[in-house]
Amino acid sequence: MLNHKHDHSVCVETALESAQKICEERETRFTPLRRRVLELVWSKHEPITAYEVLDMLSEGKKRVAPPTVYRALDFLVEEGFVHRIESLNSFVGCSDPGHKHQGHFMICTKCSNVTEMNEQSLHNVIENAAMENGYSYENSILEIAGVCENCRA
Amino acid sequence: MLNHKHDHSVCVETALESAQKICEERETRFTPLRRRVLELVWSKHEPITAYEVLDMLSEGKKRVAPPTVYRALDFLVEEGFVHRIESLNSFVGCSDPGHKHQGHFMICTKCSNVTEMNEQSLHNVIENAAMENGYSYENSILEIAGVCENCRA
DNA sequence: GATGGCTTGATATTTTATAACATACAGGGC
DNA sequence: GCCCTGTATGTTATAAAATATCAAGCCATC
Repeated sequence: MLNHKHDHSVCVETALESAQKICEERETRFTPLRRRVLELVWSKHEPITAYEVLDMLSEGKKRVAPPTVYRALDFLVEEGFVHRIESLNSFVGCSDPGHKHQGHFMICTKCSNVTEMNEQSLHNVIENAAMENGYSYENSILEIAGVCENCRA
Repeated sequence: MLNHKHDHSVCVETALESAQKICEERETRFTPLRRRVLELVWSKHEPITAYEVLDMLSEGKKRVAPPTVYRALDFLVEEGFVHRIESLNSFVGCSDPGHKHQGHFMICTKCSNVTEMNEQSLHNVIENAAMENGYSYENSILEIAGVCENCRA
């Protein structure tokens, strides 16, 4: 974990509350299923796979089917509450929902923790690189693998 | 295609020759299978999936099995002759083999063409961002989606 | 309370990737 | 030449990730 000390339940609640609020503003539907999936994604800071979510979602009850999970994840990604980590086929809660942005991440190869970078300067450099190469910019993924501060200590 | 005019067979031959040469230097084995797979990856500029390679490899003969293709691709990626595009689960020939580097790409959402960026400055910015966030740098993927010059024309 | 649109359920299948074990083959030492 | 050893490839089976398709439920509005 990036930070062993923090009370992670606070992260989860904050994320759920702001998602709720944003959906009200946008008049999109934050259904119980979507809420629950977001909660599960946030249940750890590390990226979680769709099938891990599926397993957790199924605990106790009848097993849900993959499309149920994928559709909820699609919605959450679409709304910007969750990012997909391509290199891990996994999902992680967005640390800054509310304004649309790309996911630019660092991924610790020791502890699997991910850190989202919301630096505008980095975004600018990337968008600029696209322009210089004659491309219009739509979106981008940046996933940096390395070892985080904790794990190197 | 990024460039409709160029004679793509030259790209392929150049790629095969430099791979051959690099393998001799490194004393790694550029076997007929690996050579053939590299040729197939290079057969178009667009990213190609492992199963597309598999189908092409199987034409005329007994169908080869997935591990055959994946192992060859692993070797080619390892040697830096091919890059994997995470966001497309696909592979593309490296435009600058010979020195190890990350794949930083732009992907055209209209024609699927990809352009590899080998700019050191971009690499520096990314490596720097990692450091600033307390991560050691191991490697990175950058995949920018946009529309290429040709397609906007 | 019927209509229409979005959401979820359910079934099946496709696509992508790897595990595990067997066989072939190439080069070094005898 | 022949054996040994390590690497490469073949083969079978299965795992993991994602989607297509159609049915049923829910809910707001008329």
